[in-house]
Amino acid sequence: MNKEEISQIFEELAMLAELNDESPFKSRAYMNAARIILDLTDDLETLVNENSLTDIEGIGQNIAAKIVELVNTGKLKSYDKLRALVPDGVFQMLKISGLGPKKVKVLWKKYAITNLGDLKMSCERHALKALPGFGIKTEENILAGIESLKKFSGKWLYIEAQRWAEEVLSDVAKIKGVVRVEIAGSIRRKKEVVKDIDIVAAADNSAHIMKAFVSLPYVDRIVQHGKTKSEVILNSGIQCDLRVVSNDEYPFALHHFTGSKEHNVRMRGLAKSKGIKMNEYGLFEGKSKRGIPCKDEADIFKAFGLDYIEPELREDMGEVDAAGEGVLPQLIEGSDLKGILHVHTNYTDGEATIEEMALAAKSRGYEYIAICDHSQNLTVVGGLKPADVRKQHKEIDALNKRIKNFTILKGIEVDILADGSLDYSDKVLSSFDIVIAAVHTRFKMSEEDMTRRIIRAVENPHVDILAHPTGRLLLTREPYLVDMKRVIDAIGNHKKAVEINAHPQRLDLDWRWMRYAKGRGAKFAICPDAHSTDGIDNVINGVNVARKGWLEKGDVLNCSDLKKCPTLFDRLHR
DNA sequence: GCCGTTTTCGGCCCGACTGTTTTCAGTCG
Repeated sequence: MNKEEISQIFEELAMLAELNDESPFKSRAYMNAARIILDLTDDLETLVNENSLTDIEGIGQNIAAKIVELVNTGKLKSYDKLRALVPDGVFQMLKISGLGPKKVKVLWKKYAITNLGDLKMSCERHALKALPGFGIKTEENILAGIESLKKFSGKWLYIEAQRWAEEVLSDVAKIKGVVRVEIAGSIRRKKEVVKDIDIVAAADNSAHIMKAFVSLPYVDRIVQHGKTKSEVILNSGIQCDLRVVSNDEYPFALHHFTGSKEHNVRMRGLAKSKGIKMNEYGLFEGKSKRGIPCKDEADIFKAFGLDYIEPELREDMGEVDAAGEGVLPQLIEGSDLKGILHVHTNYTDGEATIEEMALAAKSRGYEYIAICDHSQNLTVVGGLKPADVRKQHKEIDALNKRIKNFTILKGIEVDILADGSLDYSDKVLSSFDIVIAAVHTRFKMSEEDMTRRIIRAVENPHVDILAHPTGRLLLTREPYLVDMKRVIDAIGNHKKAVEINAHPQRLDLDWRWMRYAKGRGAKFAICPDAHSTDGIDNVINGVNVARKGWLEKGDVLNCSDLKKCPTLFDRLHR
């Protein structure tokens, strides 16, 4: 049983606790455990064998025992017993916006509604309005909630959400009276997948700003329209919240609505331990109504003796402690990238020529580019045969003579075959400046087979970088089964690099693994996997997640200057 | 269910909006 499955069980245990009217704190503890398990870099089996589960903050005796049972037997008797009493449809009902455990329980127990179909019909017949706590509006909201549940998964790629957020931001900024306004929430934290858009604004008179906001032309539906907080659904289907506070309150509100929730809880806990109450309006000492003045977020952190914590780091993954000890990383920035690695050309499935890709990179201020087309195994895109490789290398040699102050590297994205061998002979492989190895076929192997396959490729002396290590496509395709920990250990042991594939749908290696990988001595390569000149700009997505992974420019290969370090990739082979 | 320099009980972050209610529970972030 893998982490995702075990995490899912704790999520359901949390919902079951709510449905069963247990202490809300119990449910919260389960939810917390679900998140911890998902973010864990250590192998669960190892932790079980070492008997060290309870060393993890948030995992006590009880939850540890449940994890042990799940890992050892693949089952959890207490969960199975509770779960059997609740129909699947009840869990689906909990996903409807506006319906929580209390109302769902009434629907289920008092009205025997156990699926979305029955719920929809009951709302249409106005059968629910007689129930205590329900009314016509509730029925309408449930119907709208069922529709959006069906229409949208409720999750969005960062770049899509970010684009819409920028549009709303610029329109809100134009509303008269708005002093400051920023995108907050998970978009500001640069999460790879987000649920909604959060915007925070500073203004004196919030009422007319709210009116202007809910009247924006691309607002499809108003969910909430209050004096200081409103929530709408945009035409695109994404939810967008606006919060308006006074200019003095703005830094606190921005921090609060940037989250994450877990980071906020941590900060509030710290505040409380110092006798300070912290909310979205300020910091208040004791019972004082007058807050500690802060002109920006940095002042808030300073008030607790903390260094400024970048939004990307606010995931409660040790950033508050690190800020207190002054050991936060100097996060990588887009301008730190000196070269572009991993682009495709019209030799395979790219749109542009080698020259067009090179000039596009040069015009963006980069010093080098590594052309990494597909190898022969990938016939669907016309992978390069050895003769094509020779032809491409000749063309690169000629271009390098012609294009000044720029270097084109001879690279390849070589397929890792099913047995872990590579798609070319040693002779062909040694003709490249840089070799990126990737899995593109046979995704459905067992975890053990896939892990061995990839590790064998990592151990191959020709390989510099392991591409998109899990093969995931966000919101589309699950990652293939692979033991990331063992793969990363192999990369570190062999002084290789792992790709941070910056295609917005990949963002693979996942940022949650980066600190572990760094600790194991792995290097990173932020690669656009560009199939056109515009695709080069994807690198920024990779920088975003690298920042979430606490990476500094020294961790990333293509932050190196090719002139200062002509054998940029040779050092990998030491 | 978790946690502990207040250590085996009694806390656990805090506030806005809605709908149904007639002062507040439920939901959400």
